[in-house]
Amino acid sequence: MTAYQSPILMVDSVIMQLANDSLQVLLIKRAHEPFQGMYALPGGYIVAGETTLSSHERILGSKAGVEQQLLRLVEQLYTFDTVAGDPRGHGVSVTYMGLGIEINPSLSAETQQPAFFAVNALPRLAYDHAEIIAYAHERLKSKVNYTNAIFALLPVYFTLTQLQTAYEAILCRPLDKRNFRKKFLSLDLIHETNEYQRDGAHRPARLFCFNEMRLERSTRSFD
Amino acid sequence: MTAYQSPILMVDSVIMQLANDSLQVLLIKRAHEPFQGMYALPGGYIVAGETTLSSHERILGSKAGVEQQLLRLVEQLYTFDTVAGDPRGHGVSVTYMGLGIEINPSLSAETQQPAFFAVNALPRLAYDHAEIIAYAHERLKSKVNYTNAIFALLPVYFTLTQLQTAYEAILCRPLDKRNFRKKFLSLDLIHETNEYQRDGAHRPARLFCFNEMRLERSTRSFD
DNA sequence: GCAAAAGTGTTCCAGATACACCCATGA
DNA sequence: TCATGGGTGTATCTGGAACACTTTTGC
Repeated sequence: MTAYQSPILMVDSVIMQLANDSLQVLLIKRAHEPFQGMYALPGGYIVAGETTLSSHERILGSKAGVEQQLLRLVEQLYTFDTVAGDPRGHGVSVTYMGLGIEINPSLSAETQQPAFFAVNALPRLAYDHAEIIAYAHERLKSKVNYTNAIFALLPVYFTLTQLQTAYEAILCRPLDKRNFRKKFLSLDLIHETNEYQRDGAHRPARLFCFNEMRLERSTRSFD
Repeated sequence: MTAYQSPILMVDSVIMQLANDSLQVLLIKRAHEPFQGMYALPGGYIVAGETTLSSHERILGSKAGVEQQLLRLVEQLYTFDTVAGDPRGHGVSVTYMGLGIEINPSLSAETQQPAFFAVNALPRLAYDHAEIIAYAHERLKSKVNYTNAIFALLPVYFTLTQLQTAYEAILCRPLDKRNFRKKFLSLDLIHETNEYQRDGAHRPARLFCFNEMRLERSTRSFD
């Protein structure tokens, strides 16, 4: 079945987590031409026998030292044609978004200097990767509005302030505290625990917990 | 750059239009094994030098005799891995959805008996094509709620009843006439004309027209 | 007692829903 | 005049937006 010569098939990964009250994305520094020394999304070629998803897992491990189990939600984004602007020539890139917490990319010799950057303060990027990140950010913005997707970016037990801060980091705008709590609690996506978080000279905050740690749609939309 | 052996890259097209108050999808009858004689989405292999979109256009023309200019909205859907259930072995299929009106697939010797089927009454399909159609239908259902996408399924001049019938066909549920009109008119996606449609022993219906014949988001969501 | 974050309710407005009759035409 | 689909308005309800003070703790 190799009578057909296909375009080159690649996968690129948009790995995001929250840190310092902002949404961050994992980038690597390219070791080779083209775009040597520039930042880019971790990505690579899909080889025979791999699914796009398993390829994403393998490449993420080898290029950025990120273990799959740290990703709590993985979703395919879009498939980009890379004719224009890609010096390697014609190709097709399947992109995945992965969300998690405390992702610490390893800095071994194998990997390519992986590090997280705030999505609102990205360096200049190779290829059309700035577009891909913008697309992922839009997808996430819309997804947190009608699903519980944000569970993937928060610890298992979290305060309502942490939850609100997470929404604000993703949506890039401030939210009203009272309305946020009233509305989110009415969605039946989380339940309270009897645990409290004590951290400083102020009233302790009650800890909450998601009902499901898998993606589910909420009845009403959030925003 | 052929040091890497990629999975086979394919494109499959979900072409839809309205007919007989129902949403229909274009299928072909497979001429060859595997699944010879079964119905399937028109699709084929992407060859070197093609983008996924240009491949979709070429294949649609050759397998189903559908000219591109009849498609008023084309959108990439999702990229499916076809390891399981595909006797040809491992592959990746990029799927596109195309919407139009009065698409008359040609029945020349080149094409593979293309014909439209109501999405609610599909024959048994080859591969995982039933899933792909269900995915496209869901995408369309959600898209008509927050965009003017339905323009692609209606004539340039249309009555509000036609518009409502189109929504009902896509959403698979009845809508209240007064509320539908009030709400849709408030979205500022269409404007009235001074033309009327006369067709039978009843009051003529005013014709309306979309403001834009390109995809645009509406401020509020429809449903 | 004071600084710091947690927690809490009401008012107002816009949009959603439910619902039934008159209008214009062709036969 | 009658059959057929076109066209219209109101009352009610629910959810969204705006907005400020009290509570609990550590120091």
